[in-house]
Amino acid sequence: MEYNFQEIEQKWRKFWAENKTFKTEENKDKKKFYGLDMFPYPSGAGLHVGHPLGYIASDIFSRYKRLQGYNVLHPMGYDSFGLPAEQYAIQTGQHPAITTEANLKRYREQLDKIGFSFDWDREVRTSDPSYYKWTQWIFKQLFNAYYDYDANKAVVIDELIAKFETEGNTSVNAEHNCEIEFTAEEWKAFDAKKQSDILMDYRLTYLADSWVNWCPALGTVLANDEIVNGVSERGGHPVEQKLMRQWSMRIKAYAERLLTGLEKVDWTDSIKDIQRNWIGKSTGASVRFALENGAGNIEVFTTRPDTIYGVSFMVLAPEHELVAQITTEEYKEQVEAYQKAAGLKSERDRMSETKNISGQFTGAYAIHPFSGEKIPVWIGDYVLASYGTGAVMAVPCGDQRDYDFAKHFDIAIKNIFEDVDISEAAYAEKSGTIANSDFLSGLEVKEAMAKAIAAIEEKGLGKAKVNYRLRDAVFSRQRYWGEPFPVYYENGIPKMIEDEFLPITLPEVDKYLPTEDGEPPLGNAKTWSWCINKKILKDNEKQNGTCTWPMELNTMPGWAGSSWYFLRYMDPSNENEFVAKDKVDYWQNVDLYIGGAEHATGHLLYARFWCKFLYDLGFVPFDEPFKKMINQGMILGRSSFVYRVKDTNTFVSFGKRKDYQTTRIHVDINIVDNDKLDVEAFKNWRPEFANAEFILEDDGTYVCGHEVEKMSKSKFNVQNPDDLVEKYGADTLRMYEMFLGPIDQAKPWDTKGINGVHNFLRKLWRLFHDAENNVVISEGEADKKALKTLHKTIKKIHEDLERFSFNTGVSAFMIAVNELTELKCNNKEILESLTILLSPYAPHIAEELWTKLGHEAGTISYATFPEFKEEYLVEDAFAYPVSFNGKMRFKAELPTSMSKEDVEKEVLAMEQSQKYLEGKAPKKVIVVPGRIVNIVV
RNA sequence: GCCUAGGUGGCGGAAUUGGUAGACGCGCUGGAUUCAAAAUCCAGUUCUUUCGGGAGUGUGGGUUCGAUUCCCACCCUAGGUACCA
Repeated sequence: MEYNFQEIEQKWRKFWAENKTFKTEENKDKKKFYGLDMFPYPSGAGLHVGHPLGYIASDIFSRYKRLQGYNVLHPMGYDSFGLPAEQYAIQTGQHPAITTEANLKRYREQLDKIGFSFDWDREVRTSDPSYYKWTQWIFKQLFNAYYDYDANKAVVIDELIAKFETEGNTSVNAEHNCEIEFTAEEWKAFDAKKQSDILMDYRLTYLADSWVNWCPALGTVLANDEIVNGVSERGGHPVEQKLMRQWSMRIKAYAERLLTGLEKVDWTDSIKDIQRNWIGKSTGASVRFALENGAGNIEVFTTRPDTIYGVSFMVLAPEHELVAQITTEEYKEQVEAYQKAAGLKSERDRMSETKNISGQFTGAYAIHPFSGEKIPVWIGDYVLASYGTGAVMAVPCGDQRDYDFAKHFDIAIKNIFEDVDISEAAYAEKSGTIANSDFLSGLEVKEAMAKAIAAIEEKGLGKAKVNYRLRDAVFSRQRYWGEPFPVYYENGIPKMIEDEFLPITLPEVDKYLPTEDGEPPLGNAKTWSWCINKKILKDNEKQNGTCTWPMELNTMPGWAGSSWYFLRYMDPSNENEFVAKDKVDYWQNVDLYIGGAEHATGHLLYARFWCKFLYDLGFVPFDEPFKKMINQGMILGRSSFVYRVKDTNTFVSFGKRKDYQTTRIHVDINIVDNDKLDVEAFKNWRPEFANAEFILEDDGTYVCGHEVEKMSKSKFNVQNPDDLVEKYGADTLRMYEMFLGPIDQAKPWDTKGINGVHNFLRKLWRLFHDAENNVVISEGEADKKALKTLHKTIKKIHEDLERFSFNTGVSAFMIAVNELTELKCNNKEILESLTILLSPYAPHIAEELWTKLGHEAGTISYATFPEFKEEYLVEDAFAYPVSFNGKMRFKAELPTSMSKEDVEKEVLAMEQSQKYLEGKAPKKVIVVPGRIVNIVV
C-alpha cells in the first residue's frame, strides 16, 4: 500500500500523546496565543461531524500560530451539566454522573482520533466538584457585590452597608430594585430580615419573583422551547405563567458596558448587532399617569414623550399588578378571562401573533397629566410584563401597534402631526412637526422631545430615562444536574456558606423528579441542611430552627459553568484560587474563539458579564473575555429515501417513482453510496425488508431520493466521524471538513466529495515516492516554475489563514500539488516548505513526510512557517481581458509595464477590436492597468 | 412578529477593494491502460443555439463604462427569540 494512513495516523497519535508534544507552559520569553473552542455538551449520541468543524478550524489556526513562534494555549473540556443526562436519569434512574462519564469517555475517544493539538492536561469539566467549587465561589462574589454607578463598576457590598450606616440610601447611586428610601438611623433600626431584604435589592445576584412557564402536571418549569402550541412538549399538559422566587443575576447593571464593550472586540457585525439589539438601549422618559379618583398611578416608559398629547388610551400587560386593583366590577369577569387566556400563551406566541389583535377594557380611567382628559385603561397581550414597566401610553397616530389596537377596538385616534395623513397607518418617523399639543405644537420632534421631558420633570411626573430591553437573568433552575447553590436559609434569610467549606457537592436523591409538593428535585435529598456550628451538611430531620437550616433547593443554570471556563484552562488544578494571578496575567483573554452563532445572546453575553464583574473586583486584568471570534455554521445532514409502493413490500427507484403511489421512507445513509442503494444491505437492515422487491432503474441500480435536513438519529442521516476516520483517515476528514465551504456558513454534509480530498493526499504522497513507494527526493536548486508554485501557495495559505478562509486554503494545496506533479518536482527545498504549510491541516501525513525529509520526529509542530518571496511571482506580461460594454470578448497579452495610453492604443488597433467596433469610434475606453480594458461603443 | 445570516452549474463551493462568473473538488460523458475490474492518466462538462451568437449569480427595479459584489422592494431557507446547550 502506498499511502498507509491508518498506520501513519496511529503512529503519530501515539507519539504526540507519549511525548506530550502539545503540553503548554507559561513562558514569558514567548508571545502567547490563546485559541479556544466552545466546549461541547457531551450528549449520548456522541460526536457527530458537525462538532469537529470548529475544532478543526481552531486546531489549524493554533498549529499555524505555533509555526509562527507563538506559545499556544489550546485546551478542551466539557460543559458536562445539562438536561439530557437528567432526562435520562428520570427515565432510567441512572445517576447523571454515570451517564455523563460514559459520554465523556466516548467524546474523548472520538476527539483523539482527529489529531487535535489540545493540551489534555488542562481539561476541565463543569460538573466536577473541583471545578464547580469555583463556580460557587464566583456566585458568592456576585452575592457580595453591588453595582455603583458613580464608580461605574461592581463594588463589594460591605461598602454599601457602610454607606447605609452613615447616610442611608438616598445618596446611593446604584443599580437596584429597592422601592423605599431610608436614613442611616432607619437602616440601623431595621431588623435582620429587613436589612437582608433591602441588601437583596442591590446585590448582583439576588432573590426575586420572576415569571416562569409553570406546568402543574409535570410539576416543573419549562423552557419556551419545551412548549409547543401552549402545551408541554412532553405529555401535552397545559402551561401557565407563574411568579416564582428565584435567584437572578443583575446583568442590567452592565447593560451599558456590555454595549460599549462591543466596540473593542473583533467579532462579526452580525453577532454584535444581535447583542446590541438584545440589550436594546432606548432613550426616552418615564411618566406617571394618575388614575381617576386617586386610585394610584400607572408608570410607563416611552421613547416618544413628544407625542404625549396623542395618547388616547393606555395598555397594561395582562399580568400587571395593578390590573386586579383597578378593574371595575362591570369588567371583572371579562378581564379575568382575558388574563387567563393570556397566561396560557408563551411570550413568543404573544409577540408573534401581531395579526390577532386582542385586549380588554378594564373600566378604569387614567387622567392625562397635561390635558386632564380621561384616558381608558386597557389590558392587552402585546404589552409584555417583562419589558419597561409593563405598561404603555398608547399613541395610535405614532405607533403602528397602538394604531392597530385603536382601529380594532374603535378607540379615538388623535393626530398630533402637522400635515401627515394617518388615515391608513401610523406615522412612526422620528421627524416632522408636532401639532394639536398645547405647548408642544409647532415644534420639531427633537425640540418637542426635550421640552416634553423638561415639563414632565418640572411637574414631578417622571424623568428622562434610558431603558434597556435586556432583562436580569434568572439564575435558578428546578433541576437536579447542575451546580448546587452554596446557600442555606436561616429564618428565611439566605446565607452564604464560607469559602473553606466549598464545594457544596450535589446530594444524592432517590429520584430526579420534582417532589410531590412541587419542590425542585433537590427537595428529595435527605441530607440537605446546613449546620452552622459544625459547618457540615446534615440530615433534614436535624433542622431545628436554631443551628441547622434548610439548603437552597434550586441548582444553577447551564450557563453558570460556561461563563468562566476559559479562565480555568489557564490554571486547571489550582485548589486555592479559581486562577492564579500570574497565569491570567500571562495568558490574558482569548485571542481566537470559535463556536456557534446560536450562543450570541446566551453564553456570549453572560461570559462577558462575568468577565467584567471579575475585572471590577480585580481578579482578572481584562474586561472582555474573547478578543476575536469566528462563528462556525451548522452542518446539516443529507438524508436518503426509498419509495415503497403503497400496500406492498416493493420499492421503486427514484426515477420511476412517479408511476406509482409511494410512501417515502428514510433509509440509513450507510447503505447508500452516491444515491445508489445497496439492495442486499437494505434487505438485511430490518426484518420487515428481508423479502423486499425492487423496481430498478434501466441500468439495474436502485437510486435513492435525498433531502438536506437537520442531522438526527431518527432520520438515519447522522455521520459520525469515526467511520470516516476509519475509511479515509483523520487528515482526509480534517481537510474535507474544511473543504466543504466557508467556516461560518451552514452547509449540508455530504461525503460524496471526500474521495477527492483523499486523492489529493495520495497525490501528495506520490510527490515524495516512486512507483515502488521508495522515498525519492532530489537535493539542489529548485526549478523556477516550482518556486513560483511554492511561493504562490505560501502567499495564498498565509492570506487564507489570516482571513479564516480554510476552504480556499485546501483548494490552494490541491492546485500546488497538481502543478508540482505536472512539473515532476521532488525537490527537497520545495517539499519541505510545502510540508510545513500543510502540517496544520493534515498533521499526521506532514509528520511522516517530515521525517522522510530527514528531520527529527515531532519537530514539525514547532518548525518555522515558510517565508513568502514576491520575486518568484513577478510576471512581465498580462493577458488583458478586453470587454465591449462590459462583456468580455477576447484577451490581449501585453507587457505589464505598458502605460495606460499605450494599452488603449494597442487594444484599439487589434483586428478583433475592429470587429466589435463595427467601424464606429469608441465612446469611451477604460483601462485599469494590470486588470481590465473596457470599451464603450 | 422581531433580530441575524444565506440564496451562484447536476452537487459542495470560488471570484479578498465594483473589473475575465463558475477556481478547486465531486458527479457525469468520452478515451487510454487492463483478459476484466479497481486504481491511475488524458479530454470534455452553466444553459441555449440556426454555431454568427444569445441568456445567465433567488425575483423585480436602480446606480455605474462595468454589479455575484453597492442601493431599494419582495420571495424563499436557516439560526436566535431570554429554562436546549
